[in-house]
Amino acid sequence: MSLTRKHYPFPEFEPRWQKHWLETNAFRAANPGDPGFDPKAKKFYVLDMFPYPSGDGLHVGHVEGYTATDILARYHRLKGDNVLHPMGWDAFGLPAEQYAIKTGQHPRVTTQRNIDNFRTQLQSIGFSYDWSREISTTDPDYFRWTQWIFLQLYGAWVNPATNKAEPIATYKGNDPDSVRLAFVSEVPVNWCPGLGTVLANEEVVDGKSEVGGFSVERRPMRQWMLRITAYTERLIADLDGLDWPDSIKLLQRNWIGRSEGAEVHFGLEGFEETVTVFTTRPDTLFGATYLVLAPEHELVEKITAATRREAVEAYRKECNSKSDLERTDLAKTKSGVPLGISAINPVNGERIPVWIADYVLTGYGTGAIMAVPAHDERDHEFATAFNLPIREVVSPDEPQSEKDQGCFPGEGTAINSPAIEGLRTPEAKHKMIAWLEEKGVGRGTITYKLRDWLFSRQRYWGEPFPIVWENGAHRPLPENELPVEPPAMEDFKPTGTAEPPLSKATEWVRYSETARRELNTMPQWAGSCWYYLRFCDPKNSGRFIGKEAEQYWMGDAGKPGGVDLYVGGTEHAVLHLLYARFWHKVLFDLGHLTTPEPFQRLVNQGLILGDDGVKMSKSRGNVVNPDSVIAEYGADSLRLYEMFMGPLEHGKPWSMTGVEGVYRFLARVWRMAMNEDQEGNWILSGDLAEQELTNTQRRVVHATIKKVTEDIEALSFNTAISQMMIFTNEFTSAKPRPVEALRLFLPLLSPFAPHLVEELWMHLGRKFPGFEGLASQAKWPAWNEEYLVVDEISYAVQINGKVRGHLTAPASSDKESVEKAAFADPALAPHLEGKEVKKVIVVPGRLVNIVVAG
RNA sequence: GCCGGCGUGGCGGAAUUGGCAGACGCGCCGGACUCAAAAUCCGGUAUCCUCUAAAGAUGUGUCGGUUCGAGCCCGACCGCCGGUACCA
Repeated sequence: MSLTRKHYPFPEFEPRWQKHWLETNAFRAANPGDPGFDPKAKKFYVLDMFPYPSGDGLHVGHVEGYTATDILARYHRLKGDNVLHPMGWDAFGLPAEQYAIKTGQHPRVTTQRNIDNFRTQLQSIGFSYDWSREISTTDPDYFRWTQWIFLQLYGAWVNPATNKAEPIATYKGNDPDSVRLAFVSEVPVNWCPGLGTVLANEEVVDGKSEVGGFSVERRPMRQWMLRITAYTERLIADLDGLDWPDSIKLLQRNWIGRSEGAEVHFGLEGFEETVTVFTTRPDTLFGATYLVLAPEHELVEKITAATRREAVEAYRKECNSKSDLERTDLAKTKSGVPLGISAINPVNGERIPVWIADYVLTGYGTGAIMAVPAHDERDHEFATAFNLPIREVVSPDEPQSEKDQGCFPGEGTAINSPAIEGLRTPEAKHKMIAWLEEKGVGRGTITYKLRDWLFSRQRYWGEPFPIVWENGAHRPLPENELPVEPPAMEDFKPTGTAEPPLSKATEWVRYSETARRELNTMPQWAGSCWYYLRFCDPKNSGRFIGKEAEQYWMGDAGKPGGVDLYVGGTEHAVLHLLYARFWHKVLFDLGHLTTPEPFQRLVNQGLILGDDGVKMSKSRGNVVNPDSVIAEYGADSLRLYEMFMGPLEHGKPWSMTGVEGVYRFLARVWRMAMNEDQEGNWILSGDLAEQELTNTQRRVVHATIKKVTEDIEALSFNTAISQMMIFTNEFTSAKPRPVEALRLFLPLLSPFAPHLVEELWMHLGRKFPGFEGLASQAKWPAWNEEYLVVDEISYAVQINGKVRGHLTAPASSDKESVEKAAFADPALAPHLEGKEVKKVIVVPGRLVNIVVAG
């Protein structure tokens, strides 16, 4: 294949057009106030998840999403919209630093090299980005504003009265540091010795680091945190107004993990203190037969009976030394020890034992539970293992199956519960909460799985915090000292201790005689939390985004989200997409943004698998390199194939013969306009003529315009391409071939195969009118419904739902005449003989169904 | 375990959202062109029965239901993929 000559000269014209588009700024988007800005044009902001420029280069998975957005961008431009379609680099982060440490090269050098490589690759696919807006998160002109946004978080709190972020000055309490949205906390963190840094919960998978797969342990450390938990309610509620896949919304809701329930205070025999537990089932309080605290619970030390001290200490130590991984592995077998004291159940005064067990987590709820083994599977398992009493207080509506005997976690009717006897579970919950609040022994409350966001890393290759420390207190740097650039360092390896690598830059650390710089850096997510804003106004040196640019590109009447279409992988469902929403809301509250959400419409592209049907990986050797596909079949074929494979959202396997299929299609399109002369040069085909379309041809052309237009809007690219193939099949044999067909067809194809269309447009323009300028800047054609109507319609004739014959009737026929025609068909006679016709159904334009009996 | 998604020819996938299942592409078979091949063009291609054709029967993971009519709606189940995991 690679040895034979190409079916059309893409190796010559694809790079030529890429260069031309670049040199003429063909895809520059105009901001309000810019020359050439058209205030009447609709804005369309279509965004890709910008890549991390890894050393491996571009993957066919990148190409899939980027082609989809490029088609939308090019389509909207042809429709006359003002399109913002930018690209940039998410270039801070662990892999660059790990690679730098391994090779001894500075991350700034390797990062720049990778960026250059990515840019070249993207340009070789013909994506219509506005390259004048290119940004990198590692550029000081960019991260200056990342640091500025951090200062906004630092200088703000969420006022419970308004449920909005406000400047910290409006806080009237005496400890502003306890309410700031960016705050310092001594917290048990995920420390990864292999990477020499802490990780967010989201970055730990199965007790190992998501990057590198090193083991992770828990240890308390002083860290910067962002108070994302102040936004839980709004992060859930505002999902409703977004055009996102339901599955992603659900993923975010589950991640935030809102549960309604109650806090209940249990007295402790012999102590002043009470233990507060959280439960979603206050209606089962009468069934609580013991209490369990997390091993790390702060009361344990104080309340443990002297006789139990040794055993309790041993158990706590054991839990502490277990890594997260072990705890996960051992999740199935319950362990725990009793503290040797009793708690008092506030609803009935009953004395119940208090245990510690590691199935109760310290970070969720209150770190203590009341155990109701009859109605909670975990409690049931624990009670069975340790022979604790089980008391049924909810009666199921239907008898339970054998295997569920003894534990019923569902809703039913309260029994053995004096205060709520006979009530249905929901009412029982309400009444119980009211009772608790009245007696002052508890209250209704809501808890969330979502924790505050651990925001500091002990690494070199990230944004330094704009913070200094003096006398043990932190304070922000003034805005005019931004950006805080990382020091130039030769040795930026982790120190091996919890001390960040920046500590080695002693000069830099020393801010003044008495003040020292913060040594942590921000996580990779920081830069990607707001890049979509910077694209609107990337060169602004006075503000993170100009007001007018923000209102134009990010504002839209009636919709909460600013970006019109955002395409990327599903792996960011709960990380980037939640973090970015949070920052956006803070900036919105503080009056810097006009809409409360960043991304209005979100689409997740599916995974492209290897031709063996499994995920592409180097070790499997099934990785497809986009560069080699371009070399063999051209960029247009690569684009078209990835769109033709199947629905954008689905995972699908790669097939090289499939690439050849679309390549052949493009060659057919080429030969509709071009012929090879005796010397082997491509010249305009002599079959082309200015000539009226036949009725059939006109119908195919307009059906294609309609289908392609509607399918692009629906992101159903594979079916749009089939329709274009149908068009080509109709016209390849047409001689003479009406030029009008190409005039209408080529703009439809140009978002998919822009190089080929640009080239044909140029050649046709040398002989025929209507091909002026660039195809990329032509006009999207409109279809005419009148041309789509057919004179005669074919009807299927069914008897009892089985097709027994066909008939054609004029399109204008009414039901009666179609029915009459059906009965006139002699082919039906044998099926109707001796039967009684019960009913006749005529579906206009489709079929006739005769229902018979006998 | 829980949550979500998906099961259609040899393969990737279509199907106006309840109306002729298999569009389009790949692959395969046959033909034209050619000394021959490649490329290109034309035709065929769900399965079974049949020399062939006509005709017929079967067919969208399985079983059942609703309906004149089900790939699509309802119930139960099976399989695959993704997420998540002691969250009280």
